Amino acid sequence: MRERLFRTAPYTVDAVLVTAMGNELAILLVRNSSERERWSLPWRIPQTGETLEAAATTVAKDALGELPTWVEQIGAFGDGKRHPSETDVSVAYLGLVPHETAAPRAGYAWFQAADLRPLAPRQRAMVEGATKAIQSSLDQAPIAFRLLPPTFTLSELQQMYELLLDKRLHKASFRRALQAAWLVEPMDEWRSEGRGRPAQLFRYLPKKKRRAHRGVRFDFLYP
Amino acid sequence: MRERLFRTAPYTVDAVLVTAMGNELAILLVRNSSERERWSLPWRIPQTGETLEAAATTVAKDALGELPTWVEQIGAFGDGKRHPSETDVSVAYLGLVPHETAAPRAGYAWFQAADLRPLAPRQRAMVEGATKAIQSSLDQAPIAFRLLPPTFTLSELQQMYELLLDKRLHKASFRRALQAAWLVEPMDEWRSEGRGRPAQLFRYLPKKKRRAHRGVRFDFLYP
DNA sequence: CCGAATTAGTCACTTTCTGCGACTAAAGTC
DNA sequence: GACTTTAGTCGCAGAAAGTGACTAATTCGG
Repeated sequence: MRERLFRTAPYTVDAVLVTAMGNELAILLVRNSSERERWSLPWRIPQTGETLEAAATTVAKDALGELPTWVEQIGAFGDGKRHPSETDVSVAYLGLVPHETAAPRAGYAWFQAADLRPLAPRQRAMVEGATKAIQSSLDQAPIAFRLLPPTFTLSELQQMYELLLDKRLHKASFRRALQAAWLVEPMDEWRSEGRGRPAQLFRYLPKKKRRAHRGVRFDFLYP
Repeated sequence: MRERLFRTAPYTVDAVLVTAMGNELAILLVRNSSERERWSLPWRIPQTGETLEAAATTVAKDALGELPTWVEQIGAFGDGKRHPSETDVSVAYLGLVPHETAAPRAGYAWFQAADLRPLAPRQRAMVEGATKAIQSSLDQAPIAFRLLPPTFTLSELQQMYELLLDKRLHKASFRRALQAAWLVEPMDEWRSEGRGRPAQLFRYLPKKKRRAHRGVRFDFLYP
């Protein structure tokens, strides 16, 4: 391969940092330094030797001061769409952050998915990719737990699932499935949240591979 | 952002082309032009203006003379692992090809997944990513159909699923699930394959979004 | 102090889905 | 024509999921 010189930086790493705010998902944006009314996803050009994932966590740390509880690559985006940087391609990462620990630094702010600021086309595609990734790996990975504090009530957990699935769930069925999966462990603590009966606190209980050995489901989404 | 010059090409696009050969999946490799005993995944540095996916389909067309029936991005790979190119990052694409139409050009050959040639670390990671992608989107996307010719018998379809899932399926259950999903359409043709009763031919019947409205399943794989 | 309201947690019933064996059907083989 | 081989279906038993109604523990407003 002949060596050439390239004018643009090789690529950027962009982070779609997601938290649950109120009853919606929210995404972290950073205010553009030149045009003050423009916002964008936080991004960075990796240093030489820096891995992609390390670049993504650095972006997150610069924005929030904390590491996300879950980091996952969404993919590479390019295809001619505009980006704040001049690069052809950006690698997008999804980062999950529990809302309690997610105080944005100056210049950064959470925007609920419904009233997001206009983004450059490539970053818009990344946000869509991130929400799709959340939906599709929701029952493959402990997404919901990574958006909650380490201990939580089952009602909180159910609300989180309802938010992520955008669907109401039946309490008894939800708990039955939860029990069958051995996913949570009860603590010896209860929390009284104003009105009704106090709720027991639980924590996520990571488990050894218990592969669900089911038949085919054919839950196709695409044409 | 200050403009700089970069010594390496921005990135490569690599293709993991997969077909079903005999009772196993096979992956297409290309013989290295300098070291004749080395093989690698086919790859390419995109031209300016060429989209990532276009680069991937071009790689496939150069290798097989035909377009894959399914193309899907797996992700960006880098993280310091070695690659035939000198780039820091490669974007990997999965391409599915029915075995009937998949005659490799000179220099290319199919290798069953079991006896794959040794690959550069980054490409090895891509192959793993591809097999994971196949497994995980098997009931989200018509993967199996894209590895079969346009018309097929239900036994062939079942065998394809058994190959992909690496698990035996029960005939009646398989067909019941298939029927419930309205995924295939019977043709007015039968095919006699030597011995037993002739089998009816079917074709894939893409459907309008019939979202599976199920509850949560918690089929977690990870710890 | 008591009853209504509120939230947590469980139970039991019904419906649906799945695993599976056994059956019928249509070909080839000897 | 009996036997083998592959295709395709039926129907039951047990498991899983959907659902409403129930009990439990607390606050609030009198």
